[in-house]
Amino acid sequence: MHSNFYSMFNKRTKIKDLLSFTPDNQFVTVMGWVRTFRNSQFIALNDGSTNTNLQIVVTLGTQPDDILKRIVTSSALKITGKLVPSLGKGQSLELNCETLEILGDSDAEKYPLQPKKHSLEFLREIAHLRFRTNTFGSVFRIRHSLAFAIHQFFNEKGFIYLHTPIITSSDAEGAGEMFRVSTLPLDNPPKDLNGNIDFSEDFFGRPTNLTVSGQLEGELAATAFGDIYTFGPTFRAENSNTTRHLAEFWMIEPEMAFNDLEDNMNLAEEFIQYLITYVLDHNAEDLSFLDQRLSEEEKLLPADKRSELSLLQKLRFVIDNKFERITYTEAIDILLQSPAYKKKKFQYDVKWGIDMQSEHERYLVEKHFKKPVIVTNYPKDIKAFYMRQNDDGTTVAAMDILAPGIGEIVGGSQREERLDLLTKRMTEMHINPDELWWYLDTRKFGTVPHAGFGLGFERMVLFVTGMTNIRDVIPFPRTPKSAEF
RNA sequence: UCCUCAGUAGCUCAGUUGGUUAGAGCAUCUGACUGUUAAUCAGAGGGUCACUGGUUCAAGUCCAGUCUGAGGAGCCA
Repeated sequence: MHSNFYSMFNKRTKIKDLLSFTPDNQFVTVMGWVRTFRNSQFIALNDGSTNTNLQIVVTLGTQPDDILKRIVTSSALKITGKLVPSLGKGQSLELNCETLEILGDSDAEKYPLQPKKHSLEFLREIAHLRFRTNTFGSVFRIRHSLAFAIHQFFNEKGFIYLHTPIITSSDAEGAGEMFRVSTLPLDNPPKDLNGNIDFSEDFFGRPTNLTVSGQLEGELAATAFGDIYTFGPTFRAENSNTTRHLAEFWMIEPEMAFNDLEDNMNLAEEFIQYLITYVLDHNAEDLSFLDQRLSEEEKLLPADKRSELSLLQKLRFVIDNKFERITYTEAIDILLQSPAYKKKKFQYDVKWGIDMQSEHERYLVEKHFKKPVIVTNYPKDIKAFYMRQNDDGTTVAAMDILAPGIGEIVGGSQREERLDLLTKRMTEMHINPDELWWYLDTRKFGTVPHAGFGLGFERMVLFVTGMTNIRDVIPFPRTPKSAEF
C-alpha cells in the first residue's frame, strides 16, 4: 500500500556514491538542496552526503520559466537525468537534467545563508540551518563517525554498553553544580514544618537532579560484567563561559574490573588512537576540507599563534607516537625547572600540591613535550573520594590525559576497592556513606581492583575537527543564557 | 562568577575633534547575457545605529546602567 512512496524515493542515488561512478549516460535520480544556481543553467546541488556539490545542467529552453524562477538557493529538488563527463573545468562529471521537480520552494529573500564566508558566531544563531554549510557538514559527519567508532571499539573488546540514568537522586558525586529536576510548582512549593521545600511531595518523593556522571552506576555494572562503558548526555549547571565547556555534553565512561591504573592508561591511549585512525580512514574528504579551512583561518593569526602542524599532520602525529607518561611529581619538577617558571612567566605559582592551572598544563603539552601527556598519581587532596590511595599516603592512582589545544580530554583513575579506606576517605571529605550505600555494596560483595575514565565527547570532536569552540561541535549547544532551538 | 573587547542594512564592515539626508562590498529583487564555478554587467529596494536613561543647541559618536556576543581566567570533561 506504500508503493507510491517507494517508487518516488527508492531510486534516489546519494551524491557521495554517484561521484565515484564512471559517467556513461546512465539515468540517475538525485534529491537535494540548491547551493547556487548560475546562469539559469547550472545548479550546484547538495544532499548532505558529502560537501561536494553535483553540477546539474539544465539545457536552455527545456524548462518553463516559472519553474526556473523557483530554483533558488536552498530550494529542494528532485532531478532525473543522464550522468555525463563534465564539459566544464570545475568537476569531472555532471548530470544533464531531463526531468526536474521542485520538492520544496524556498524564500531566497529570507534565507540567511549566502555562498560566502559567514562568521561562526552568526551561524550559531541559526544553528537549525548551519548544517547546510560545508564546515558544519564536515563537523557533524565526523561527529557521527566518532560516535560510531566508539561503539565499535568497545564492542570489539567485549564491553557492555550500559545506559546509566539521566535523572539521579545522588548529589554526592561532587562533579559540579547540578540541574534540579522537579514537578513542584515553582511559585508555591509545599513546605515542611521548618519552612524548607518538602520534596517528599515531589514526583520522585525526594530531590532529584540531572546526572553529572554515570561513573558510580558504571562501577556497579563493571563489578558484574567486567567491562562496561557508558555513552550519554551529562549536565553541569556551572556558570562556565569558555570555548571548552557546555551545560549539556556527551561523555564516554568505560569502567573495567580487574584493571589497574596502567591498564587504564593503556586502554585510554589505544582508544583515542583508534578513534583518530577511524576518522582518518572514513572521513578523508571532510578532514581535508577542515584541514584547509583551519590553515586559512590561521593565516589571519600572527605568526607566533599559528600551529606548527596542520590538522592532518597533528592527527597522524598522535596516532604514530606514544603518549608521554609522567607522574604529577615529575610534572611539577619539569615546571619548576622550566625557563617559563624561572622567568616568572606563569601567573600562578608552582609547588607540589597545587591543582595545575591551564597555563601549566599547556606548557607541559604544547611547549615541553609537544604531544599528548598522561599525568598520573596526583595529590589525594585535589582529587575525588573514589580514587585509589597509593601506598605513599599522599597521592592517588589518578590519571589525566592532556591534549594540545584542548587541555584535559580524559580524566580517570583506579578506584578505591578497599571498603575501610573508602569510607574513611568519604568521611574526611564530608560525603555521607549512607547516601551511597548501594555504591559501597560493591566493596562488600566481592570487591575487586577496577579502574575507568571519562572522555568528553565534544572535546574529542574539537580535537579531531580542529574547531576551536565547543559550541561548534554539538548540534544545539546549551551554555549559560543560551538554549535556543 | 571575574577581567578585557564588541554590538551600525539579511551578512561582513567603514563612519573624522559630537554637526545637514548614516555609507561600501556581498546577498535579495528587476533586467541583460548564456558553459557557469562565490558567474558577469546595469539598475532598484533595504536602517528603532542592541536597549534604557543622561550630558548637549545638536549624540551612531561622550557618560551611566541593562541585555547579548566573543576572547581569557576559575570550575571541569
